[in-house]
Amino acid sequence: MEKQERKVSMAVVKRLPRYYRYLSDLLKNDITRISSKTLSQRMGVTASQIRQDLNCFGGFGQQGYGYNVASLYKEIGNILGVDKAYTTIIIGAGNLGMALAKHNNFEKRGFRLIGMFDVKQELIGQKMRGFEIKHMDELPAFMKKYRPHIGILAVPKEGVTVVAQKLVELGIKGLWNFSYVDLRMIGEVEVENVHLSDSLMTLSYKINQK
Amino acid sequence: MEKQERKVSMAVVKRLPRYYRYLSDLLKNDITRISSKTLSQRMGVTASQIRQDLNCFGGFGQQGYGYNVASLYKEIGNILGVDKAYTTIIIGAGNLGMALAKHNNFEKRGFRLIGMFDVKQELIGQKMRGFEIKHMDELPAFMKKYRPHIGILAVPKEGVTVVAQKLVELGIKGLWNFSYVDLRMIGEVEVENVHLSDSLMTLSYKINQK
DNA sequence: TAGATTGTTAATCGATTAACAATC
DNA sequence: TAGATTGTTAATCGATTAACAATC
Repeated sequence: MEKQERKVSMAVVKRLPRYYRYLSDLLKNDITRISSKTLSQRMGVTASQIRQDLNCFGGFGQQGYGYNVASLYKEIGNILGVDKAYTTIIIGAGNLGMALAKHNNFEKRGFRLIGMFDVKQELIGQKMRGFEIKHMDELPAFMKKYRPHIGILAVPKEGVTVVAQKLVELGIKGLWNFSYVDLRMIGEVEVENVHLSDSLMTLSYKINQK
Repeated sequence: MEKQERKVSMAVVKRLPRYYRYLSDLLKNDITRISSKTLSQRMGVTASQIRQDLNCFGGFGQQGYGYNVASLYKEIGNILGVDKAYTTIIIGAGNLGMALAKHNNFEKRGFRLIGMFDVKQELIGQKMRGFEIKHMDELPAFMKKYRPHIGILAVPKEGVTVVAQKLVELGIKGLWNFSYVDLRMIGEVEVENVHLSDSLMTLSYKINQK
């Protein structure tokens, strides 16, 4: 896990979750070792790329043998911070917010939802995964008490900048933004924008060009 | 709109929806013309990149003037296929499927949801945007009658390959896949995979590396 | 030991940025 | 016309792939 003198490029980082997923599948199928070549065939990438990518973080393999699936899985998990058990809160209990809350894939990947906030009175108090949806007014006290790491933004785009700013002031570490605006925060917070419409339009482009 | 002898790279294509969005904002603010330089500052990219990107599709600008916002917006929309009014169906009426169905941003971008399918009896017949959720058994007849362009896959990953295969056989043009599996279809269909967990883990990485 | 496969350096390819002549 | 800004070519930068010595 040691290494990484120079900054790892985002192109590499964005491939890590995919490796993690494939290793998880291998593990489920009781495969204990894998070579970069075999994995490359499964994933549809080059073996060279896999070795290059992994070597950004350390020499996880063994010459003549390949990689031990279980330990590589664990290493990548550590790099991604899965072991950190990051806690999340969702801002916005609309359709998307609710769907994200009920989705349990994230819990499986080590992220724990501990709070959900909205401003609509009819939503406040509603039960969700063992806690109640709270009003935004309670956010500061909640943040102080539980110090969640990640804020999931599922609010209309009009409100997102203000909410994001508030969360940053209250010490959030990362923002996962689903609002249709490019959040570009300054300072200590990390941001990942998810623009579903962009993805749909990319698909549309591909269909349209045929 | 003419041009494009050689294949446009995916890096460029994936930036088009973002241009489209910024142009939409400019339009709303009654800005009629914009130079690549001004736009580049707004978007946080280089002016050079904007000009290069747009010139993959044609010369939309005018020397000494810049770009006309309304017409560039329209051109990019055409390239993306917004004018085609592609129709969609959602497979899987779980939390995510429901949230996507109720989300109206996609309609705004020119995509019209015309059907929703599941296998769970308790969901069948439920009203959604003016139509009823149907059983998967009715899919072939529906496809034959309405010829939807895009299938939105919001089913558990175990079932997704079979469903995708069926949709392809029935003539779907594109698949927007939310299941946590890399769909790689052969043949005529275009696929766009959305892996929310991957995105969350990328955010986690960034937080973890600080 | 011989065979396999890594880690890593070097070569290639593609994408981004810079520069500038063309032109509105 | 002079100034602005494009479209496009050339230069740079970064990412991917190939090659191979190191080594299990």
